[in-house]
Amino acid sequence: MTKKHSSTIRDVALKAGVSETTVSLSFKPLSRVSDETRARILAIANELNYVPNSVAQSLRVGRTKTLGFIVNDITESFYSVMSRTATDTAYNYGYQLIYAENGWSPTKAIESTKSMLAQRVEGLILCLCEKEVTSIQLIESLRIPHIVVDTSPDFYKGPYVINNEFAIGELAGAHLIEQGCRNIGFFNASKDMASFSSFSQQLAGLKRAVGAAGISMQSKDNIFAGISIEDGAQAFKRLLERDIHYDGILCINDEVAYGVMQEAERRGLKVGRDLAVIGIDNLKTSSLDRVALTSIHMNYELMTTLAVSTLINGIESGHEITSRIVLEPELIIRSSSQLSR
DNA sequence: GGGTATCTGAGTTACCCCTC
DNA sequence: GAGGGGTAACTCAGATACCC
Repeated sequence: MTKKHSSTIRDVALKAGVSETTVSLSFKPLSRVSDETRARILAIANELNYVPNSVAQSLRVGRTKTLGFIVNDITESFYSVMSRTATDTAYNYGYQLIYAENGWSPTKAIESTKSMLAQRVEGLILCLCEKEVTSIQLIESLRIPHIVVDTSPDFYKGPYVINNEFAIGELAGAHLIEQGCRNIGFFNASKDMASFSSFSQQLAGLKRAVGAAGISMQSKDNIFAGISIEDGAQAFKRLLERDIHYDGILCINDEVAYGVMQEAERRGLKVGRDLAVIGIDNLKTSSLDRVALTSIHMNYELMTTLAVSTLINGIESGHEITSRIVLEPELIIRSSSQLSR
C-alpha cells in the first residue's frame, strides 16, 4: 500500500509538462514564470487538489513557522480568549499555533515541552506552573525563543507579559473597605496551589489595602477553597458551619465567587447587602448573573497579542527577547460588592 | 551486535541552458 | 542580454542495507 495521500508537485509538473521547479515558482508571486504558464499550472494544481506539503517545505527551508502555546489548564475560561487571540495574531504574521497543557504539573509540563520541541516549534508561549524549573531549563539550554504569559513564578527571570497580581488584591481590598467591609476573607486556591506566587501576591495586595484602613488580616482569613464553583460553595459552607462570617470576600477567580454567591443565597444571605463578593477574571457571564459579579478585569487579549507579537519579532530578528511587561488590572464594579446598608 | 552508508519523503534554490 | 525554463544538489531524521 502506498503512503501517498494527495497530489505532489511531481504530479502537477507531469500533467503540466513542466519541471517541478516551474510548479514551485508558480506558487510564488513575482517569480520568473510567465503569466500564461503560471495560470495553466495553477489550474492543473487546482484540478488535482494539490496542496503544498508543509512538512517538506519546512524540511527544505529549515523553518516551521509554528509556535507552541502551553497553558496550565485548557478548561479555564480565559484561555479561550487567549487561544483565539494567539491564533489570530500568529496568523497575521504567517505563523500557526499548536497547543498543549501542563495540568499544573511540572512532570506534564516537561512532556508537553518535549512534544512541542519534537514538532520543531520556533518559539514557545508559556503559562508556567509553579516549580516548573526543568522545562524552562530545557528551553533555555536549547535557546528556544519563548515568552511567559499570565503570571511569572519567582524563579523565572526571562521575558514575560503578565498581570500585576499585587494590584489585583489592592484594588479589591480598597473597594471592599470603601463599601464598609471590616471583616474580609480571601478565598484562595487549594492548599497545594495557594503558595503560587500569583495567589500570594494577590493576598499581599489585599492585606496592604485592608491594612491601610487599620484592619489586619489573619492567617485564618486566607481560606483554601479551590478553583471551581463547587470549591467556592463548599468552602463557604464550611465557614458558616463553623460560625465564621465575612462581610467582604475576594475570590481567586469568578467561578469560586459564583460558588460563594450560590451558597450564600441558599443560606438566606443576600449578596450585595449582607456580603460583598469580588471575583477575578471578569468572565463574560459575570455581568449576566441575577446578582452581577464585581470582578477584576485583566486584559488577556492585549496580553496575548503583546506576547505573540513580541515572540515573533524576536524570532524574525534573531535578537534575544528581553521584554518584561506588567499589565494593570481594572476593577469592574457590579451589584455583588455594592453594599446597600 | 555495532557502526557506517544509503535511501526516502516533497519541496526549494543555485546555477546553468536555450530562445528570441 | 533578458526572460523563461530545467537540472541537480540540498534540507533532516528515521529506516534499511550492508559490512566488519
